Amino acid sequence: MRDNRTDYVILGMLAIEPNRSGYDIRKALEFSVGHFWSESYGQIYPALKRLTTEGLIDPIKSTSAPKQRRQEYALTDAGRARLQEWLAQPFQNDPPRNEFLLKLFFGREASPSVSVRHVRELQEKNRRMLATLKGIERMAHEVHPENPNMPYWMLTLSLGIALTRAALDWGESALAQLASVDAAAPECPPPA
Amino acid sequence: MRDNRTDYVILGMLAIEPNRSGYDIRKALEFSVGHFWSESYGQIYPALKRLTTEGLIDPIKSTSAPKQRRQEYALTDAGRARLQEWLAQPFQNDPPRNEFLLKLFFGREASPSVSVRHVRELQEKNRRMLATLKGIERMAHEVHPENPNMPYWMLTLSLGIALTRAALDWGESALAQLASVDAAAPECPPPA
DNA sequence: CGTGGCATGTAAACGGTTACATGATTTA
DNA sequence: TAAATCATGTAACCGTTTACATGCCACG
Repeated sequence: MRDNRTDYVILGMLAIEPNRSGYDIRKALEFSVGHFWSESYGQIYPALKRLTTEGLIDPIKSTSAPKQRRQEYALTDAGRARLQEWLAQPFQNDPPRNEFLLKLFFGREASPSVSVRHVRELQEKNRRMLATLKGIERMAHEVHPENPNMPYWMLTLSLGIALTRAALDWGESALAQLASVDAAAPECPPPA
Repeated sequence: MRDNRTDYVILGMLAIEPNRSGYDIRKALEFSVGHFWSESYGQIYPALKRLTTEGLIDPIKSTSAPKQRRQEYALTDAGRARLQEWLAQPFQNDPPRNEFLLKLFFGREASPSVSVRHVRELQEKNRRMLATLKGIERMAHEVHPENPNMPYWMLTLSLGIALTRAALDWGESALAQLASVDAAAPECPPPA
């Protein structure tokens, strides 16, 4: 394991709450870091095997009623140490990939209405996003009142909210801009 | 070619300015959409071959002085049509991958100072980013005064600026938050 | 008893980066 | 002429998603 982030996400999730199965981890991921990270089962299950042979996690017999044949895991001391080591290292920026901006950048090649549609669609998505994030914020305090992770979780949430709000504001002015472009050169076809 | 975005980026760049080589395209990408999209040579050169056999671009003999052995390309009518078709389709959101937020989310597993360092580092990056984007904005009008693509390019820029500013604001308050976490539980070690 | 969700896993395909090889041209 | 940069390309590798296979368990 050099810099495989899947492995670290798993270690992190087991650090927060032990005795999770691969299935649990995937679900928990979706509802916690889902807005800025994702993993598929095809990554998680092989990673669990790998981490086990490296002694960073331990397969345990499920303490809670063994309702189903499912394998739960717990973090070992070595695993926790490894997680902390990774956390202390500088974060890396992943290569940006924003198809919305790409299409907007090439907007002149299509009719202005195409870009308008894309921006409207983005606004729609961001409105939903904002509602979701605010919902999570409201609930989180009720569900995990004393959880020591809360300050960190709230920080990730508040960044999401701030960015979404900024994007929504931008969207409003972008629609105005596009309207004036359209007025200046209505249905302007790209040159052949 | 089903939904390979590399191909469409190339078509788009050739639509904006024809007679570009693979090398040119890569360079142009870096300095235009570089903040929200990237492609490597390992993607571009095979794509140029593929697009040629599909008749979407044409290899041309360099009109300008053939200073070097280099292959330039031009968009065909079919290529332009394909680009427009793609532009009109709804954009897709790429799976989010933000290692900064991931580390912040697990921040409780490390000492508070680790998270503080990460946020400071982010602030630094965003300050540089903001300066860069504003620089581009200032220059763009001088360099391409009458370019019909400008409205679209400026929109992508202004979103970048808005998001960066929002992130910077968040960073300030995040540092304050982290300071109070640190005060409440200084050097709080994660439980063994 | 059948359906739907729980749960684990694997193989293939894909998109992408990295490293490497090669050689031409420009500049110092 | 040496070094830097221009320019094209390929092979290997990596991380990731997708599709598929399998079977258990709970519920109606």
